[in-house]
Amino acid sequence: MSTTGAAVSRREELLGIAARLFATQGYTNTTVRHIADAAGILSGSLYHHFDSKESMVDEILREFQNELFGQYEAILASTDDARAKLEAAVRVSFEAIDQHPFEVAIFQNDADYLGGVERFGYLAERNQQSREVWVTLLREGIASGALRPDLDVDLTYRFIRDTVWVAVKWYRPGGKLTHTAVADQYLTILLDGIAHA
Amino acid sequence: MSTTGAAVSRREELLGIAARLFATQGYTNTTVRHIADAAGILSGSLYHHFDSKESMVDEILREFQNELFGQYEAILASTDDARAKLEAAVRVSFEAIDQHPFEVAIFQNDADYLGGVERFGYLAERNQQSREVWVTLLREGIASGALRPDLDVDLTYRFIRDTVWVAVKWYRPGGKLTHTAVADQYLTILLDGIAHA
DNA sequence: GTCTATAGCCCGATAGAC
DNA sequence: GTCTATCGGGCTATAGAC
Repeated sequence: MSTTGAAVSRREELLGIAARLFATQGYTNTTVRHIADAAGILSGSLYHHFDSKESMVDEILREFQNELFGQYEAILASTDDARAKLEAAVRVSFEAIDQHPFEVAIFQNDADYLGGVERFGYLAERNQQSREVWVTLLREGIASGALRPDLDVDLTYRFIRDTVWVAVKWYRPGGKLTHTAVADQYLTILLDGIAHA
Repeated sequence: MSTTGAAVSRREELLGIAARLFATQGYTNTTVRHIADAAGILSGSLYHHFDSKESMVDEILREFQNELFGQYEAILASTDDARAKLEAAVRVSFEAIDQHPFEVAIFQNDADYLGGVERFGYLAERNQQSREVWVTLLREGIASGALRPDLDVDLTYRFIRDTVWVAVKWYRPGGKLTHTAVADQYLTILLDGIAHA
């Protein structure tokens, strides 16, 4: 099986193993020996594929964030009405939890720690970008009359952000509850609260 | 100044320093040397006051949880109507974030890890107890007609739990926003969503 | 691409002096 | 109650054989 075959490359396979361990045990709690053990090799052999443990989590987070923010930008640029855009952003987020649960969990649990390391400065930028996406959607919603005019935009932004992403702690891909069903239920609670009466 | 004087005991002082570091840097990322440095002593000296690092976090979490669940039980036992009880539980939770932000943060960030250690088995019990508190309040609310009858109780429980506790990530005691103001705003969003129309 | 072997450092915890 | 000194071990990362 060549490296360009149907199977993912060894590099990606190792990144997948690392992502699972980082997500379930935390970045600092996961040692390179844990990763190597799970891959069936010795820890030193990992350094044939990656510079460092930091490089591994860097690659994992960067790819995921690029994909996610591409989706947010597409929603912002669409011609849907304000409420549809807000709903779409919520649905895209739950979809991300479904399809990339490890990456979301790592970001939720370890972004604070990693943000203190220089090479991960982009995490703070992404955080700010995320705030702009949601605040823009909320302001559009208020301006269009779809959302209550007395909303505290900043508090509501944090409410939505936290509510959506924290679901990664209990949502299990492939379980009885689909990510679209979760999004439906969350939107019902959320919008009957913030939608104009 | 004796150990029974107005000032807190050295033991409590050290626990406070440890709680702050555990909360802001994570339990495993915080070393006994960090704690000792912050206290102005050497790491070995900590073991005059505590058996181990585990004992420190154990004492921190146990005290806090005993206090918090005492408050929940009082609310459950009260004669207020269902909606008032639900509101009271939310307010008590935000008050806990205000008055014990480190303890809440440690529980939120490190309970999963600590739960795997035998002596912290009570954390899982508290988790189950918390679920029972909220589910009871939600069922009472539905039965009394205060809440929408079509609510998914389990999903709504997770929604409330996550929404309330995750605020510890951004709420700052002593800041412009008081914990009662945050509770007001959260209850407005939450109840206009789940209260019967 | 993996293994053998190890460097250099930090970890939690201990024993005994003061 | 704190310090001095240290043990045994786990950590990330490296060098070179195969």
